[in-house]
Amino acid sequence: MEKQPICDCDVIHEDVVDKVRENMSEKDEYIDLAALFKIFGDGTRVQILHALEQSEMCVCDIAYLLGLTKSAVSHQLKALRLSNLVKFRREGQNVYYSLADNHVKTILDIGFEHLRE
Amino acid sequence: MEKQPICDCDVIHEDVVDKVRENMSEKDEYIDLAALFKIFGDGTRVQILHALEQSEMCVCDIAYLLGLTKSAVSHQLKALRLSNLVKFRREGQNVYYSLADNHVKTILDIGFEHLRE
DNA sequence: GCATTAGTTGAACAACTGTTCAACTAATGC
DNA sequence: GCATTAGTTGAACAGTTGTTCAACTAATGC
Repeated sequence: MEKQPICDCDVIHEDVVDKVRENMSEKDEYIDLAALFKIFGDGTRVQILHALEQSEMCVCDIAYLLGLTKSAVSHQLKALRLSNLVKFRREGQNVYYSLADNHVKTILDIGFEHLRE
Repeated sequence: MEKQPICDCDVIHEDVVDKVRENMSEKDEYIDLAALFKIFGDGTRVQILHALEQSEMCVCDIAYLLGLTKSAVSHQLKALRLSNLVKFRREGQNVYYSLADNHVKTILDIGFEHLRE
């Protein structure tokens, strides 16, 4: 692993930093991780996810529940789909969305727990 | 709880929606939750958090480790502080940061796990 | 006191994000 | 076939966000 660019300070705990550096992952992994959490970083999307925790719903249901347009909901569902957080099935004219796995619930729960402290 | 504004569709599964609505929290709670995850939604911040998982470090250490300026790091640490994700102690000229609690590690771990699937 | 270094902070600017709007596709029923 | 409704999508625009820069505070050592 090559040296990082110079920061604007002189004294550092080089031994500590080197040790930490060994256990750091590639920068891209952190960017991917951040991209995942970015999805949870929007009020509309966490509402959708929390709603889907209780029942699968079609786009109209979600739009009605949250007081949004189908378009706005669909855009957000697309983001959730691309991050593999929701799955869907078409039934006639309706497309039913549900949570992809239980990571979603776990993450939301821990988040709520942190806020309650 | 008052009715939501009208969405742009006719047919909805009102029984399902009403049942889901009963178990939804206040909108503000979702906004707070989203604000928390927004903090995890940046590559620099998750790098800082993951680094602090291994050892407390001063601002310069982190800046050197990640190849950033003290200013950039300090701004991000402020965001992390305001969300109660990190704590700090001053020792002379240095300010040492560390994780506030183990929610941080748990959240990062589940995030990594989701990505690996 | 002064000089130096660690760290913070506000403003500014570029990059990104979420909703709206309009146009579109997909399925149903006539 | 056509009309209707569910859902998707791209462009546009306002609002937000992260880094940089410059100015600042805090602690140390002389």
